Amino acid sequence: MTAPTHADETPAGPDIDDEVLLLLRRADQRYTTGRRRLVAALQSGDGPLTINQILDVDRSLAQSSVYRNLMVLEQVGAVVRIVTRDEFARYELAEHLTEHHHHLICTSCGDVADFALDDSMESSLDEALHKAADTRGFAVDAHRLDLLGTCGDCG
Amino acid sequence: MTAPTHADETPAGPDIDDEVLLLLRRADQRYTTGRRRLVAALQSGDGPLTINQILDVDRSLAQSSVYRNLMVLEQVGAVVRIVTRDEFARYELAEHLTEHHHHLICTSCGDVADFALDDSMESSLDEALHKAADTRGFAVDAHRLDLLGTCGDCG
DNA sequence: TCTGGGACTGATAACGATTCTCACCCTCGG
DNA sequence: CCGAGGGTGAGAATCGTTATCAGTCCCAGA
Repeated sequence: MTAPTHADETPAGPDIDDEVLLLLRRADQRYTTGRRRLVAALQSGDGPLTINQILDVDRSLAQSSVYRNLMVLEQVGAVVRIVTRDEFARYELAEHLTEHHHHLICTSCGDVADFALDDSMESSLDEALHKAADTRGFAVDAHRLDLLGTCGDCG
Repeated sequence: MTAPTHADETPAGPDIDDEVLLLLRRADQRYTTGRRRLVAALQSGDGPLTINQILDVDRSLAQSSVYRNLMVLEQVGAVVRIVTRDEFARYELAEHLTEHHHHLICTSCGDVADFALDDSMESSLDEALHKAADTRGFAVDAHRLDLLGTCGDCG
């Protein structure tokens, strides 16, 4: 269990829990124990998790429910689905619940970790992206930046 | 981008064809007509293509051969596999056969188009990425930058 | 508190993109 | 011209993901 920044005791962090609850309510959905467990599991890594990793973190979760609830949480905007190069989809809490960040994808073991650019770089990048997209008549919602390489464990 | 200069009779543009041939030879693989057709098909769009799009471009290709040959071409380094948000994998010619670029991914229709950042932005980004990765003990091979939003057709 | 209905769950079946299998073809060296 | 691999194509098999469905739980109203 590695809550990124704050060291706290509650399963999913009270702030995030509240946020998720709100998002679910807004869509007439309930925040059940299974969903709370799922959100807590997603927080336990320092990067996006695969279904199997989630099931591994919390054995009390049923596979079909995990798939279904991840779908719900994604529609609600609490969770983001990520596809890397390998065959498994990965999920993580949405950015507005955490912080803007990017991914370090290890092409050897397939693991994904988070990292962030410093603010000035991030904003000038953002500006450049919007400019580039505009000339193509493309309306940007978000950007996604991944680094491919080998992680410390594999290197 | 498509064959930049001369319009020729050969399916895939002589320069790229030669490059691919070399890559295949290096791995003791042949550059058969089916593979040439495949490479030509990949050049026909201005972005990565799905298997179905490829089959659509050239009806003479067999699905299983397309899958197999894309795998071969990927191992050889002539083709890159890309996974977006939707359920289909997409393939495009490797960067050293074309130019460094990024992707505009339409979250509405799922289509993918290419775009490039200007050089100064690209290199300062690259530098920032390496710096960020170094502090995590991560060795960067490449980066991948996608813009998510709606394309002109869907907007 | 009781009750009804709708949301949620979990086991299982179905789905579908991708991969594997295998018999046949084609190409290249001798 | 022949033989040995690599390539091909049609279909079967794989496996992550989705859909189904009966049973359970939770909330609102009586």
